[in-house]
Amino acid sequence: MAFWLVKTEPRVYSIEDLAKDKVTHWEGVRNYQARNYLKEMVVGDRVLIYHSNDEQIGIVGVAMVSKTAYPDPSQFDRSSHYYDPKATKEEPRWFSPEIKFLSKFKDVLLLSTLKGVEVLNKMVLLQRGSRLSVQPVSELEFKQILKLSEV
DNA sequence: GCCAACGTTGGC
DNA sequence: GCCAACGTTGGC
Repeated sequence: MAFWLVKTEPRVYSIEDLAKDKVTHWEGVRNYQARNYLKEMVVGDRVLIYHSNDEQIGIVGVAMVSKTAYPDPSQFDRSSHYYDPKATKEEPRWFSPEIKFLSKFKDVLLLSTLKGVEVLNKMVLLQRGSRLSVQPVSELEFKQILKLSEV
């Protein structure tokens, strides 16, 4: 089983939305490196949900990959904000998996808290200038994050 | 293939 | 709102 972290702006789509929807198609990622990680996701992988651009920035809960990546339909949708004129049905550019809500942390595990945890200082999230919206997380990091969320 | 200009992300 | 750090685009 692999572990990941995905960023979302809660004003666009929050952990509360995911809890309500139970399952969602993780669409709209338009960065090649992030897309490649999305394609690597396997059913059962755990996914940390991260809220960016908000009053409380940090990790907010856990989801699970429930379906491997397939072409992101929004790339073909002219009315979508995520429409990509260069993508075709024959050669889609963007892929996304389906993820399922597992749990929401009692409190947001703040970015500022994560920064102070020695074990986590190799996290992609904490690397200088990292804007990657889909990132791999090590098992050790994942376990440490769950532990920190149980306070 | 280079690189300047431009657009986006995201913390502060 | 600012701005650093990227990523992408497109002319050459």
